[in-house]
Amino acid sequence: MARSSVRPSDLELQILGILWQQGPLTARQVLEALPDGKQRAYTTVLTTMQIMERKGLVARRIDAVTHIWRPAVSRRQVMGPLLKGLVRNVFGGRPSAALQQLLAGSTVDAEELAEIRRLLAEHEARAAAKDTREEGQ
Amino acid sequence: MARSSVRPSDLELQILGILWQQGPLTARQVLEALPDGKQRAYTTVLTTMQIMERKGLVARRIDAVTHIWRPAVSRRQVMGPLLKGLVRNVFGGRPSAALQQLLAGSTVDAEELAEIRRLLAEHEARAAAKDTREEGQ
DNA sequence: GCGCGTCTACTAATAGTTACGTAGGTTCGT
DNA sequence: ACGAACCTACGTAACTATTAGTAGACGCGC
Repeated sequence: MARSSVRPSDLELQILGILWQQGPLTARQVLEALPDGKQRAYTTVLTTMQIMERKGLVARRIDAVTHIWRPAVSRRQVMGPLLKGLVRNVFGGRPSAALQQLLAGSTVDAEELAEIRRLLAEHEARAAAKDTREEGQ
Repeated sequence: MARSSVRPSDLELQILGILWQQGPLTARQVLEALPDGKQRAYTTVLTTMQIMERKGLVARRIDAVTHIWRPAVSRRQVMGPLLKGLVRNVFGGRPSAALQQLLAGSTVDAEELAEIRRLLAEHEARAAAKDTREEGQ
């Protein structure tokens, strides 16, 4: 069972990010995939993942000697509330302000832009459908 | 001078968020404006802000007895790298994936949607202008 | 001038995060 | 069977974040 309120720390978030993107991995593979380029001992990562297991953030399958780790919470489950909190606390409840920051800081190629437009249209369609339903009642 | 790399904690981010949105405030006003609804002692907030001052996150002007606090770093300065890091570590470098989460979690009214479209168009225009400049060389 | 309410400064306790060393087990080549 | 090279479990340590209590200063009303 997944926890209701989940607040991973920075390193924990990096580890979850790797597992979300690359699927089940060993602790060593996670260590090597850590994106911030910081030098760390193998045991640092292992210990952190053991703590994350206690918190219900990850789970493992034992494969002979080596253990294979996978996320135990979904990205939506974690990042949804996290981003929602940021929008509320830091951006005054205005997602557009967050998006502005997002666009300014990350590189957005044409493909990404197209995807963003698609998501926006989809979101608009859903909102319109909801309005219609409510009006109908 | 503002710090180069800034990593505020959760409560610190809430405090900065209030100061960014509402301008210079007293510690008590900040306490009352904290958005998460959690019960806290006045001194908790004051102590935290004193620590933030040491870190260069906020500054204060002394007005007789009461001190008036203001942010010492800009929202862009803090949230830019923070969101960039999230996009890179958690969303596989795809801002669209972050936006999807953003749209799903927060309420986006018509006005917000319009603003988002405007930002997107603006971003597109800037990218196009940049392309043109580079082609011209 | 005295007390009440408010303010700041300082101290401390607690819990969480990050870090890594050491011990002990397993596998594999020789 | 022995050692090298891997693995995990566990203990510990430093550091940070969060919390709040206590003490002392200030100003206002009476």
